[in-house]
This record gives sequence, C-alpha cells and structure tokens, in this order.
Amino acid sequence: MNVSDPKLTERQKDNRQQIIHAAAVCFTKYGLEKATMDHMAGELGSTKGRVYHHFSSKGEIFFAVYRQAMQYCFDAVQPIVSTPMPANEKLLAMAQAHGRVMMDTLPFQRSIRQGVNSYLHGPKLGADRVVLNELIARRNEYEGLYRAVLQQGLEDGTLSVPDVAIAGRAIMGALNSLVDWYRVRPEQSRAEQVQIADTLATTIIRGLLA
Amino acid sequence: MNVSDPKLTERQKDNRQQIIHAAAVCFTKYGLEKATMDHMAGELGSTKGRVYHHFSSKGEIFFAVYRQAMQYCFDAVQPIVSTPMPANEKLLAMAQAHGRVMMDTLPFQRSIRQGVNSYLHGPKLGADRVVLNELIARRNEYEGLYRAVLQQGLEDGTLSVPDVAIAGRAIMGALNSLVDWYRVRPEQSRAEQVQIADTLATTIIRGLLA
DNA sequence: CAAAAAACATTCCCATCAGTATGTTTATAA
DNA sequence: TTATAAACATACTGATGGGAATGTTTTTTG
Repeated sequence: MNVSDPKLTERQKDNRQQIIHAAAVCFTKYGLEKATMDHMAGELGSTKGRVYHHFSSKGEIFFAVYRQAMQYCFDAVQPIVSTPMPANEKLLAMAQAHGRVMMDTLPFQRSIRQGVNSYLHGPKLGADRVVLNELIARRNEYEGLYRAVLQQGLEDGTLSVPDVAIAGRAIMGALNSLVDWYRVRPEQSRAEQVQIADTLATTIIRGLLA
Repeated sequence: MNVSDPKLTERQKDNRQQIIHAAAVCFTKYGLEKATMDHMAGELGSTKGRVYHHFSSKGEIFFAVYRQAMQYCFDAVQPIVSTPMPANEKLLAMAQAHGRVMMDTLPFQRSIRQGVNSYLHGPKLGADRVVLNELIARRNEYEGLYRAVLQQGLEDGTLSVPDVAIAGRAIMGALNSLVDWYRVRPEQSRAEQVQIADTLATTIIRGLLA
C-alpha cells in the first residue's frame, strides 16, 4: 500500500500537493466552512476548474489535509518509539518532536483541529463517513504510541501516572494547544522556536511541583 | 455594571437564557456554522421569529454563549484564587474545579472552542469585532488567574516552572481537551465523573515522572 | 376594557457557494 | 503531425440559510 493512490503520475501528485497546501492555508485563514473553493483556487492563482479536476469535493480535500497532517506527526514521532531508551526520555523526545511538527506544519494542524468537530456532525452514514472513521482511527493509533510508551514507563519504573489513558489525553491536549496560541514571528529564530516546544514538553512531563 | 444589560425584564432574561442554552446545544450538535437559526428554534419548539425577537443575529447569540461559558469558569475558579493556601494546593484545586465546569457545562464549552477560530476570521473591523475582542480579553483575564497562582508558587517555593506563560498554556490546553474527548455516560455516577477531572488535574500538576 | 406593546409565527428575499456543464488550451501518444 | 486525453478556465445552476418584512396572538398598561 502506497502513501497515495498508485495510479497517479508524478505531475498529478504534485498538483494535488499544491492544492492540499493551499487548502490548508485557506482553512486556517478563513475557517473550515467559510473557506470557499474559490479561495483555494485564488491562493493558487487559478480557478475552481483546476481544483475540481483533481478533487471531487471539498470534503475530499479536507480529508487529504487531515491525512497529511497525521502523516507529518507519524514521521516525526514514530522513529523515536522504536529507539531503545528509558520510557521517560523517550516520552520527552516524542513530546518535543510533536511540538516541533505542530509549529512546522501549522496550517495543516490548525485545519484538522477545526475540521474534526465540523465534519463529525455531518453525514452519519455515507461514503466519506467511512473515510472519516479511518482517519479518526489513524489518530487514535497515533495517540496509542504515547499510551504505549506510558505503559512501558510504568513497567520500567521511569514513569508514574494514575491512568494511562488520561495521561495520554493530557499530553496531547497540552501539546496540541500549540496550534491555538503559537504565532509565527518572522524575527524568531529556529532555536527560539524549538525552545518553546521543548519547554512545553518538559513542563508537561516534569510537572509543576517544586 | 450588571451581568446582563440592565433594562431587561425577568421574563426577557429567562427567554434569552432559554435561547442561549438551545443555541449551545445546537452548536455542539451540528457544529458552529452548520447549526442554523431554524435548528435553534426547533430545539425550543418555536420558530425563527422568536429567536430574532430576542437576538439580532447569529453572531450575537454566539457571543452570549461565549460570555456565559466564561462566566461559568470564573464562578467556579475565582473563589479559589482568593483563598489563603499554598500555591501548589491552590493550583490543583483550580484545575479540578475547571475540569468539573468543563463537564458540567459541556455544550457551552464545546461551542466556544469551535467558535473562537471561526469568528476570529470574520469581520476585521465592525461592531461585533469589538465584542469579540472584549471576550478574548476576558478569556485572557481568566488565564491570568492561573499565571498569577503560578507566579505565586514560584515565590512561595511550592511550584517550579521554566516559563509561567507556557505552563499556563499547558494547563489550559490539557484541561480544555476534556471537551474533545469526554463523553457523558448516563450510567456514570457523579463521583466517577469528578474522579476523571481530578485525575487529569493531578496528572498535569504532578507530572508523569516516577 | 381599550390601546399599546411585547412575543411570537409565517412568509419572503437574496447573497453565497458547492458542484456541474461546457468551453479552450496544452501535453501526450500513435 | 494528428488524434486524444489531460489540464485547466469560464459560465451556469440549485440549494441553503441568514435575516427582514409582515401578520397574529398574548400580555401589559392606562
């Protein structure tokens, strides 16, 4: 199974990619619903015609954005999971990586944050409900990475939480909140950016007590 | 300055309250944009006419929901701030209280979570932009309560964080994530409910390390 | 109890936007 | 080089929903 559908030329994949990116920008710029197909086309310097030539609906585009956003997260965090390391260190590294991805792919992450709520209350059944469920499953799978490491930490004794599921939620919630309050500042260096993500990660895992 | 505008009869205030509540339900049920005025009216067993008699626009209703959601939070957390207590205990109590309010006023909190993003990218200027800014300021004021206690904790030595602002964000993010994943279960007792909020609060403040 | 105002319901209007139909141009294949 | 299909642009349609206009009933007030 490939990342995208197989029967696509390189050019087509590139075109889809451009559109997906423009969509992510528009979603964060105007909000999920208020972002129109014309907005996306405008962002590309084109018209609807182009967009509809590569995607069949607005929903399909959102799903593509969602998929990609998740992929970014997996690519950044997945490798760390399989590294041999004490669970506490591993969890910290994962949290830091996640924070950085949030910053680096902000439009995508902002889009899906709005989108889940929005597209959830839509077609109870139907074709794209299936796709949505698949994406939700994938998100759950991602969060599972954290729960697994938390569990591992309970076993190797480097972590201690009353409830693995809730701890996982807490981590995700705190990290994902980045997309709500983090603003890209042009004068901000990469080091300062990473500093924020790392501080956030440390604060969550270390706790707040003296 | 009163909680609501002064020149309103008791009956009017009650009517507005009914509408606000119905709106909060619809916002979470259908999503902010997809929730129509007819939905809200239907939820009340009435028609648009009634809604528009008490509110001039959909935006105004959302603002009312927002205001109320914030008020719920203030009412629950504000008292704790002025209680004489070590900062670490105080912070825990605040976090627990916030978690409970999230659960108790779920439709309201869910509404504003979607809404901020949505209404933010609207009228750059205009009358209701002013209102929105006021509400955002109020939210910031609320988060200030947590930052103040964090600061206090640094001074009385019961708390230790690298960055007060980021720690505040982390707390809010983790607690507010409740509205994303918490589902009301009929068979769940109040005690079990409170247990979840408390566990979450403890996890955040205590941290995850063994 | 009359008159006025409040509290609705009913009906209508119109701007917006997803999606379609139909061109026109550019690349690919035969 | 010609036919064919891909890659667009342009022009249109249909439904949806916010809000206004207008009618009807129920309170309140004088």
